Amino acid sequence: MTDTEVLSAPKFKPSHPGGIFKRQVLAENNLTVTEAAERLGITRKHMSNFCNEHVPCSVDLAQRIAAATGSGVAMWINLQAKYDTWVAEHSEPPKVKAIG
Amino acid sequence: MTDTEVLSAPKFKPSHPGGIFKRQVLAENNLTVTEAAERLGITRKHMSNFCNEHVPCSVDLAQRIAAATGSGVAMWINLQAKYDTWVAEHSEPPKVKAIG
DNA sequence: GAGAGTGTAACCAATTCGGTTACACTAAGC
DNA sequence: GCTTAGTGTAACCGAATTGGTTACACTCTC
Repeated sequence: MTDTEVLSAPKFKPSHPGGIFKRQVLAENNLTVTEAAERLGITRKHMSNFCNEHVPCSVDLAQRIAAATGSGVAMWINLQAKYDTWVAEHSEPPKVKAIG
Repeated sequence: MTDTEVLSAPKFKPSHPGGIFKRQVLAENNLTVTEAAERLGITRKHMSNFCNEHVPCSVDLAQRIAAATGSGVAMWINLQAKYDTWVAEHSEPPKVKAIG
């Protein structure tokens, strides 16, 4: 994945970081949700909610995933930022008065 | 600013989005904190805290700034992500068990 | 001195993050 | 069949955070 891919506004809704974690980390390492939760030091419930895309990837969670997998914190924070950006761009813009 | 600049982990602490907003938006448009707060539909206190880097740029705030200035939501979300990444990388890593 | 703009503290409501506990479901093993 | 591991998810809860309201003191500039 290139920098541009991470940053640009995609045409389709980008994957939730949880879905990516599930497919790329859990599946590749034959890890269960329960086992991954223990490794990261979070509850099974929270891991389940994350993998099923019900909760966002917090900075704390990004740090834990990065520390356990050796990937960069930036990757997970940026995935979440990309996701947030898409949601923001596809929601009702707030009422504001123009600047500039 | 290129994509790479936004994404890469900088050697020095990246600017807080509030500081950038203050310098790039307020200063350039000769706007007061009070006036900018009214335009964006937030309180003067919150705008002051943001400009003085005491509160992060929430997705909601990013949307408001983007809507008022015509800049992209992505810019502000990414600035905050970059800031968060730097802080995360320069803080104590959480205790986890390795995966993979 | 009067007024506008500012930083910030105290206080508060609503929301969110993450944990605990519990329940029902599935799939795999004996 | 029964048991066990793993799972999704609901109810509940505490701590933290977001953002607003009000108020006060400070610095400018007329």
